[in-house]
Amino acid sequence: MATIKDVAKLAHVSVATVSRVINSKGYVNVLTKELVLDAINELQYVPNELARSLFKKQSRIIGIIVPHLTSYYFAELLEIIEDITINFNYRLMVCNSQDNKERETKYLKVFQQYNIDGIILISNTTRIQDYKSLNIPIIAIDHKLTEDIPSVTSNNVLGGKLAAEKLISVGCKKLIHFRGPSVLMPVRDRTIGFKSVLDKHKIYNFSFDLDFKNPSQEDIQNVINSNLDCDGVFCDSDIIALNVLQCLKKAGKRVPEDVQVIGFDNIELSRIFSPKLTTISQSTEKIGHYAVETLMKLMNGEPIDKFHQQIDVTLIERETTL
Amino acid sequence: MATIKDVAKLAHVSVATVSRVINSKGYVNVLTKELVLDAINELQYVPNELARSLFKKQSRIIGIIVPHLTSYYFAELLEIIEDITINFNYRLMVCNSQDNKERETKYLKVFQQYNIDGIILISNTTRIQDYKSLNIPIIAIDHKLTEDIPSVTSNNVLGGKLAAEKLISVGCKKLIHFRGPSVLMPVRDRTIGFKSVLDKHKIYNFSFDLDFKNPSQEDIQNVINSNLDCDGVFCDSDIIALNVLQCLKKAGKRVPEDVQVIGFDNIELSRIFSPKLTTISQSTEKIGHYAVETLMKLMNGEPIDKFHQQIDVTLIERETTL
DNA sequence: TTGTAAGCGTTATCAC
DNA sequence: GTGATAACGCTTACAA
Repeated sequence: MATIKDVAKLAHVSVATVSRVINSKGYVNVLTKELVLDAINELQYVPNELARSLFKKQSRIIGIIVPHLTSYYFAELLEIIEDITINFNYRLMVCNSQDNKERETKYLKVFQQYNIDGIILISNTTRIQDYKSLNIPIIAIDHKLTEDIPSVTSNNVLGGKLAAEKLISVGCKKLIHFRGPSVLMPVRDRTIGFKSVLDKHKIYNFSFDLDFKNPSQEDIQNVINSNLDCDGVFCDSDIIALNVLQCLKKAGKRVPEDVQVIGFDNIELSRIFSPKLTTISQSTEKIGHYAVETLMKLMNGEPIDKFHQQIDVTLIERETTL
Repeated sequence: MATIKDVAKLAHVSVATVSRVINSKGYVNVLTKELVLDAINELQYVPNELARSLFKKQSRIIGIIVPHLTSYYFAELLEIIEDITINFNYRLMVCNSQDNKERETKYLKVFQQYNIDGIILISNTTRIQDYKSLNIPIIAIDHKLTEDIPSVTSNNVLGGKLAAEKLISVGCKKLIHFRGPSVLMPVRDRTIGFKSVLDKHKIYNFSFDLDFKNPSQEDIQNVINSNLDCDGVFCDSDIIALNVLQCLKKAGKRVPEDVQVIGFDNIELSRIFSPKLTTISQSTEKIGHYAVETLMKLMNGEPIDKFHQQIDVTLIERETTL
């Protein structure tokens, strides 16, 4: 691997000059520049980012903590974020926390070791102090951790409201909300939105907690079987909704004639199955963009306009509602 | 951020001594060790991996190139690989190539800049020379690139055979193979295995190419509608199979009574839907383990036992076959 | 058993 | 415009 010294030698200039041309910084004669460029080309020289980082105390690496990789929503988010960061000429160090605090803490140390420039955090961590003491810019996704850690989330309250309004508009009278773990803020917000509309209309409804990763089909079946007069279901994820659809079928219910169903996320799969799923779409695209761009501002010491951004969600009407 | 100098000062020793204790290398008195450890603790010192890497010319970072993150199979693979690498005290720099050569090349340069120690490559790249000239250990997954780049793949020929044998054993007479893009080696191997068994038994069959990421449901429907006497289908992914199931339903076919279906991958979803999918299971677990462990050997200059490892697949019989 | 100092590949300051 | 050179934080001969 050629170093800056090799280039300098070949071009008959000093390393300082080479550094100037590779960084387009400071004065350098056009002719010498040519010389240097030629040498760089000949040696296939690539600057060592490690050395550069050591000096600059920043690594152009962004650390990202995700709860899971196999959940479509997170995978999509990661895909978008990776795309944007590489375009900003930053790279991603990925930590799959598996929803496990120890793993998070372990990676926090790693982030420190590598002089990570910024952190994108998808976690409902309680160890906020650990993060803050790192003194690295952070943007949280899906969770409003504290007042002073910027965050971006979908407007989950709106999501709940949209679902409730739709279900009311098509005449539902008894509703079930199959939600995620109610310890999670997005889940709580959706519940708030959903309930607020329904309570206003005095429509019976209740929420049932499920695991996002592995919703128990047995639990769902039980709830459905003991609420056979239910005519509308709101689910906190499309995966849950797909499970619900199966259980409804087993219970002899037709969708959307007997029971109407709304999911959340708008994953690819929701379009494959018939009946195609009506769902609340989160814009991973917008969330990802906002997260990265805000983090860039934070890293550059620029002010940010809003500490807690909400991204609107939309109702995608398909075949599981009338 | 405290540095090694700060620790040395506080412990009243030299940086060399501190270095020795943090690396457990060379002689150091138990008492001085205590002193140093205390200082480290007090200052919350974390060694700067960038500086260390610069000296050692290795970064404890592994680069991984994946075609997509939103495909369940790749997500699962990545999840496993991330878990193993962090246990080996290595971190992952993730490149989502989006099946795009330019992106791969871009990341190759990044890998170089960061003194990446090894590369896990999931790509059917043709630019093998670019990789080789990097002089970084590589392990390829799913693709046998050249004789001298180690690889690990599922035994795809076996997968095709198992599917064919099962379908024959339940009496199928006319088969369709909805496969992935036939430019991919795994796809070609599955076809070879599948056809070899069927041709021996003189059973009619043909293959139809689909995109893995977005299989056209329209194409599938057309193929099915013009082959209504088909009684068995082998799909190169569970996602394709799930699509096929939908099309079969639309065509008025019952599964498994009229048509039997076998998928590939054994993704979580294949268990959710009824009828539950019979499928060929790839062990992402074993593939991931083999890949990382082999890469470790390569990085340590150890010999590896086998250049092209095949991991057996198994038939998981569920409800879409008799 | 411990310390000194050179060196890893850069960047930036300061002379010239 | 250009070139020495110190510095970034660490490891490792080598000397003591």
